[in-house]
Amino acid sequence: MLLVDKFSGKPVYEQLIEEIERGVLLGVYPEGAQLPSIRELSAALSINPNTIQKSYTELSHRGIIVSSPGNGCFVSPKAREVLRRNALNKMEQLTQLAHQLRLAGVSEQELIAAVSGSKEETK
Amino acid sequence: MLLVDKFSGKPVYEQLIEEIERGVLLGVYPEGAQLPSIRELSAALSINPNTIQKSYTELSHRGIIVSSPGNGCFVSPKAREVLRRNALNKMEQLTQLAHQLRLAGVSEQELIAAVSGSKEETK
DNA sequence: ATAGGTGTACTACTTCACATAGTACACTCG
DNA sequence: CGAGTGTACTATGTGAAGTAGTACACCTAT
Repeated sequence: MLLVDKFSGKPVYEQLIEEIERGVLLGVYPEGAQLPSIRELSAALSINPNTIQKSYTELSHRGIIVSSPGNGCFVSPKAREVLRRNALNKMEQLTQLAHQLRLAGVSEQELIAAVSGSKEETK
Repeated sequence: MLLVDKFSGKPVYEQLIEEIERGVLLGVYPEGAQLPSIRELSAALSINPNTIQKSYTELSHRGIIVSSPGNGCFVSPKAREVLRRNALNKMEQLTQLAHQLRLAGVSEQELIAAVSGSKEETK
């Protein structure tokens, strides 16, 4: 399920964070569900355990997951709520990007079309 | 006019590229206009000449500017056209970001609103 | 109690991008 | 010629990212 591209230029630990957050939103990882262990993921993805740990630590700080030493890592009960709140910050990015595009001559209709045509989901 | 923030985390040479591209789109640097020399910018912004050169080289590769050894750097006649073409690539980013936000529970109306409210220009 | 699996912490090392520093060369124009 | 321009090159310092290895503490079965 979880996939990372070592050569995408994007840090692996960030990719992992986004993948898991997306999985939570999509329901692949329901709230309360147990995530794959650090060593398990490390072996499956051929990635150093420390890199996985870095992702999990960050997710824990964000309140997306809860780690229980000796047990495992689980999706936080508030995960979806936290993610929804974070979405508001990304709205600024969206607006800023729209600014740039309008400056480059993209019409408002084209922008709206690009934002509206959200049909593909799990690609 | 041109400003960079050394502590923004974003590479200085990238900031410079974006600033100049924005200046071209805004008409601050019309096509054919001469850009500040590398040494001049270096002194004005307190940035190493090599960093400026890196930005100019990249802009040259993109077809935004044309450099004439001994004369200076000038905005390419095709600059705006190139920038408009590049904008199409950013449309994908916009769509992808919209996907994420919709996944997080943002309504289509909110997305459209964020994209439409493009009033501030030169902030 | 033991064993195996779990998360956590720490140090050390390599690699690479970014930025700086300094120098040198070739070109153009007045 | 001389001043200003773009270009090229090497060297250095800094920090992030990732790898590697080890050690510890915890939980839960058996």
